[in-house]
Amino acid sequence: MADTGQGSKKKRKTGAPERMDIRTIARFANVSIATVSRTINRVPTVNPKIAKRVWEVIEELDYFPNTQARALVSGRSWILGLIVSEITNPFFPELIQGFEDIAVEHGYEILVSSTNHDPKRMSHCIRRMLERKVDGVAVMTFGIEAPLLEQLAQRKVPLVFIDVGPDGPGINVLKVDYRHGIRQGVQHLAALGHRKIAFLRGPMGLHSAQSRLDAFSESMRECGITPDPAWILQGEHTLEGGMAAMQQLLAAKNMPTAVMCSNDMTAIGVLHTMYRAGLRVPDDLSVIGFDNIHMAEVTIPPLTTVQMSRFDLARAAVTALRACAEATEKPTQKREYSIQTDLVVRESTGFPKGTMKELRKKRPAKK
Amino acid sequence: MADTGQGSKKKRKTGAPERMDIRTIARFANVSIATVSRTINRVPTVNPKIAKRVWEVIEELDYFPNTQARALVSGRSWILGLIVSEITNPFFPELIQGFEDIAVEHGYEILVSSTNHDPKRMSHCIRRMLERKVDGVAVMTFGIEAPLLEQLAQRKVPLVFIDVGPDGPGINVLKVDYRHGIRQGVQHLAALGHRKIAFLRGPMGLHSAQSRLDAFSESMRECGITPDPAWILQGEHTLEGGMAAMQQLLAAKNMPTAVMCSNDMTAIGVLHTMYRAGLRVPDDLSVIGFDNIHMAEVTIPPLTTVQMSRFDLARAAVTALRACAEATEKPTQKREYSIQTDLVVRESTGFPKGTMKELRKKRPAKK
DNA sequence: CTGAAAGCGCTAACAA
DNA sequence: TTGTTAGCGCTTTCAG
Repeated sequence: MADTGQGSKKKRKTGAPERMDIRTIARFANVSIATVSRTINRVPTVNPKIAKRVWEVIEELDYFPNTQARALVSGRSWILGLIVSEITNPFFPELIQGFEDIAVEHGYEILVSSTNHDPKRMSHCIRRMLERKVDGVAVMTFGIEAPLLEQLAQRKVPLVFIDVGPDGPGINVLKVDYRHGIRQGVQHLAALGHRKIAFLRGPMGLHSAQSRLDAFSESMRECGITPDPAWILQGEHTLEGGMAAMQQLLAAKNMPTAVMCSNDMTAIGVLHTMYRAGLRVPDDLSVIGFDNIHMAEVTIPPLTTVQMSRFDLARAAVTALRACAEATEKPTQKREYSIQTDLVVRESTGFPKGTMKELRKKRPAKK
Repeated sequence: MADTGQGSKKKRKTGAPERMDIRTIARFANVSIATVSRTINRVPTVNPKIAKRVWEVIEELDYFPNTQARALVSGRSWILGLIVSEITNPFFPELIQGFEDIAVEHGYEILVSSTNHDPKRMSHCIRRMLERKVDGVAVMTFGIEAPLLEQLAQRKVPLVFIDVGPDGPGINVLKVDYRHGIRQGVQHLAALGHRKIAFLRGPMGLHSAQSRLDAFSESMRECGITPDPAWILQGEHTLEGGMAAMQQLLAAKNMPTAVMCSNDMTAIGVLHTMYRAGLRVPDDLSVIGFDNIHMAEVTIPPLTTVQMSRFDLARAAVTALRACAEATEKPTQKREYSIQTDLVVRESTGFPKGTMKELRKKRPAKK
């Protein structure tokens, strides 16, 4: 009777814990729902004494606001989307972890999707994110098709890409300096005496794969070596791709003395194929990877690879997205985010076979 | 004027694409919003002709319903939570992938969180899921602390656990038959002539880790071998844990001839430590893993391991959650979900050193 | 079979 | 500084 008239739709047992909403808090704290809302949102004009009382009730009743309602009215979901190529490539979980940590730290939830390089899936992904009204999307696929991209851009969701992306308001691009790490890799190889260096590239059409290859070719020329097109093969960024490419190399008459891979998975595939062939790394072939996934420390032998910080990548992505999402009108001047790469030398690289054999480094038996 | 009276809050330029909501669709299709809603939700009583018209308008305008609003009123978010221990252990991404695929297939979005075995994180995770009003949570951590669990259970969210969990309505447990695969592993080892078999267990307190160890001990006894407590070490389910444990084993006077690991990461750590020590697998030590992650195919040597299907796990989890979430009142009789495990023999296992040397299998040089 | 209208829980004007 | 109130976009009785 004294009820405000809201439908007592369900049972209403005595003492039964009633619907936990902002109204309940308001009633218990003897204030209006507006005040509760303001308290929760830390609007500074709330009387501290009252705020304290409200917080106490909130604690007491273990209340938390309904995200859906909040999102509905405010237009912000506090969800950030993250699209990756393949969650099963260890590079990405490490990235996702960082992204989650940083996003959560700032009050966001994340929606992760793996496209497996399938445009259909990618499209579906984007659609799902749009439906969930994400406040921004990080497209960490190292490449994306133009049409899909438009699908996103047109809805004017803040976006962040790696390497390349269209220009526009709310669109950010994280520039990765592949050159630095890859050049170090090539120079490292050259310094050891390698001239016959193959490159196992990533998928065609992937922008980052192309960038890595370009960085390789250029670095080679810097070192006075002309890259041989016959030694540029498809590694597909997968274990299987690496194995297949290495088999091709093995089958050819002219073998390189070193191979650089577009990512660590490919390199691990190479290592395995060498093992299968009864050949030794680095004695018979030097191998360099790219990414420096955790596993690279324990491959046999441990992998020399180019490190790209997933944490930096994650942080830059979240930062960029937040900057857009939380921008107060002003189209903040676009910040440049740049990610460094660096060579990590382990034990999969050595002198080319037959040369300077006398100098060949003895590997210590124990760590 | 003829307007329904809704605030024309913002600009209203002629021809400017107006707010895309259910009302717009209703207007274009000349029906009420209720009819549009029914059409979208495929309520069978809608006149097919009208439905068709509505769908056309929807297509035309590329409309999709606002998930937040829908969730707010219906009380269902169509989001499933997935809590895993460590996303950086390759077992989990493979699981997540399956979970995502199956969930999306049924119209759900997923919220993944990685706890890193940290109870604080786990608690925070659960809180976040509750706040987002998930329709169910799959706790795939292979172990969980009781208090946290209550936090979830009390909110009566449908839950699914692995191995063990509290009893209650809406709480499901996926039973994994560790015994089968592990017994096969022990028998395989025993058949090769091993009697000195170590076990590298997972984290203390992790229920599944205990189950795996129990299965091991029991299988050993079945084979007439008494497991030696000195050979049961902590592998922690990590690369580093595996390496450390193996080093301990190496330092001890009495070496086992084989070691079973509680997961593949541990086994890979073992492989690496053996390599570091200049010892060979399986010649000097046989190694068996658990999980059969993709990478296990390309370790050096390829890992003999116990396979547990992440896909089955994922499917069972989603199925169980859906059954609860979509249950129409009736507390559906609890279904039993059971997951099989099986040994996959590769090349990390062989005859124990010194015995039956003459029989030692020649490994083919090529695949 | 269809439409009108009452909210879902919350935020944000606008008043007081 | 606080309260009142009008929606956010949708589902769902309840009439027609």
